[in-house]
Amino acid sequence: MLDVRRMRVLREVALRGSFSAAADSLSFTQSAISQQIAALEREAGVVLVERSARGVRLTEAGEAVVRHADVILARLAEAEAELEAIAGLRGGRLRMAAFESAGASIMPLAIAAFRERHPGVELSMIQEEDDEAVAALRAGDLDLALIEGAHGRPQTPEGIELVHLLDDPMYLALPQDHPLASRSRIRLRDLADEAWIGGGLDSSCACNRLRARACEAAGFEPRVAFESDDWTAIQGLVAAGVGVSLIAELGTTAVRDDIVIRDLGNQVDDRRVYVAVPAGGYRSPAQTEMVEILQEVSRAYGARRQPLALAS
Amino acid sequence: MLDVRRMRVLREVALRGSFSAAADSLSFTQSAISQQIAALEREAGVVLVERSARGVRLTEAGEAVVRHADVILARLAEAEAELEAIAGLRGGRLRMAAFESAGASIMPLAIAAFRERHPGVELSMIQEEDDEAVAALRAGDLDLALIEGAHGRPQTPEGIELVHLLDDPMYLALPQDHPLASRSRIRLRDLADEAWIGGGLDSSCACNRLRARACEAAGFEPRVAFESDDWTAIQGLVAAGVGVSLIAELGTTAVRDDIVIRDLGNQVDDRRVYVAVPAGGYRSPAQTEMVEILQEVSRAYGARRQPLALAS
DNA sequence: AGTCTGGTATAAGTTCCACTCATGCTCGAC
DNA sequence: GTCGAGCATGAGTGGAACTTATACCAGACT
Repeated sequence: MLDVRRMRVLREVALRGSFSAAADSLSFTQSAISQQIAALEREAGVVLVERSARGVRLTEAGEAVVRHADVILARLAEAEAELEAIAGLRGGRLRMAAFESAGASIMPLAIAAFRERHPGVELSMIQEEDDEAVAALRAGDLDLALIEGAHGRPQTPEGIELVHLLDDPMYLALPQDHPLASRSRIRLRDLADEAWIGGGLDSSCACNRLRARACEAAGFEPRVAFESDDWTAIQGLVAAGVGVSLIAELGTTAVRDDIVIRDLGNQVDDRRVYVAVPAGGYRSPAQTEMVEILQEVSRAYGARRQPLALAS
Repeated sequence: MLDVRRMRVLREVALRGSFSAAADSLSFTQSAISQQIAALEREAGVVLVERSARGVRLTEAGEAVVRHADVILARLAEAEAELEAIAGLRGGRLRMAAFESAGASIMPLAIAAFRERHPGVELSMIQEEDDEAVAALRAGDLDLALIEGAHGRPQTPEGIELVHLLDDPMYLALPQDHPLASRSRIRLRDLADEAWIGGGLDSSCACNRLRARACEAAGFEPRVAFESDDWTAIQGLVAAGVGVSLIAELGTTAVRDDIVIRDLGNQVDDRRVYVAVPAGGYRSPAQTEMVEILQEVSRAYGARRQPLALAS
């Protein structure tokens, strides 16, 4: 097979018109050029250069090789440029996933910040709950995912690395005209007879485990009247009086007028939010940068958490 | 700059899924692969492969490199195929020139024979007289040319190599109703008072030098009444009674009905026909082959030279 | 938990390639 | 004829690349 380095030498010879001139231009000795061309001709099995006392001239075969060399070397330069773009965050892509409420809250902020700093990187995000996201990360179909977990135990999945972003407090959502809506402080056990809205225990959504744990601590088992994992649907169901629900703060980016949100204090554990990347030590520049930005955004998000906490 | 051999290794790694498998497939040791990839990553300045206990997976940068490697290696294979085609006379080109009468006689035969044997080679021919053809050969704009010379002296031009093809006898062309047309044997000196048609002495066409030499030997200086180097024009002028002319046998592929062609025996030297290629030892496969075929065709052409010689 | 297996990394040694240096050779120009 | 520009070639050296041997790591199986 033809050696590309030697093809480059031939190209320089063609350009300069002699071995000696090519040698000068490439900072080699004339001898090296002569040997390289001889070796290339051996590889090619054809004479590529017609030697004469006054420099050299390419044969038809030599011209063919140079023609291909031009294309190949250009492509090589392109490859290098692309690598440099990826390394310098001026190119490449980052495929992300987030669970619903994160996709509507901190992810848009992070994406905006990332795009501002590195407009060349192609960002994409899909909505995907924890289990699917983890599987996609493992399969290499995703580069980064936001996932949630119940308070306390990080329960890191196999082959995945988690970085904690923030603790997301769980609030109570009531219909506006609910008797407890006007109370200044609500005890969970007062809700023992209520119908609840949310996912089943087998749902991957951590909120359901948090609800179960909290109710158990309050001494009752909640009756789930309707199963849904979609915050906007849940708000609608609460407003319609189907039941009450726990709702994470990240899910309250838009709250309907006809429901009220109440803080339950430490009666319910926080949901924990993590960013997950494939384990294994290596992180792409884009991954590293996005984890960083997510941490920034999360800090800022936690810092301005006031209104609801006071409204409890 | 990225090393293409290493890119090929990376491609194999991507294809096989592990360093070990790639090593087997490329007949190297696993160690060599590991070192090559490490070196490639050093060149690239980016991690290209995510290592794990269960084989490896490419990073985004690695995938980019493989993408480029595919193109480059394909192009390399193309280059090799093209070289092989040129060497095997299944490709390439041959740019030729011939003087007028050769372009109408032996060249078409040679071209037909060449194309039959090597249909892949792109043949081209232009009409060009000796001096221009030699210059084009030297400049590399032509690969091969037919040129003519007066009898005897080969007068090889600088930087050109000549191969003799055939000796082309010169005949006399007379108007059909010329008094000498019916004579069985014509002596040149009987034509001392005729008007002659042909080129001047400064014309590159050898016929004119041959005419001058022959007439001088016959004891007179021919009066050139009209200058032309074009055989069909000359035939027309002879037919119209403007004068008489010498005409080479190669120029008699088509003879008008209203003129007669007569053999002058050894009163006029033969024109010599050569094939010329650039000197310097190297000849492309196509050049070598075409010289060979021209020799064949010329031999065959000389062998069937009978009709006019007998008609003298 | 221990071991086995399939994988990668790395140190050391060897072979081979590519380059330099020195020299010879060719051919065209003055 | 001599000179100069240019290519070829032999000898020697340094470095790259491959092999061998070994360490190491993680998952799978017992």
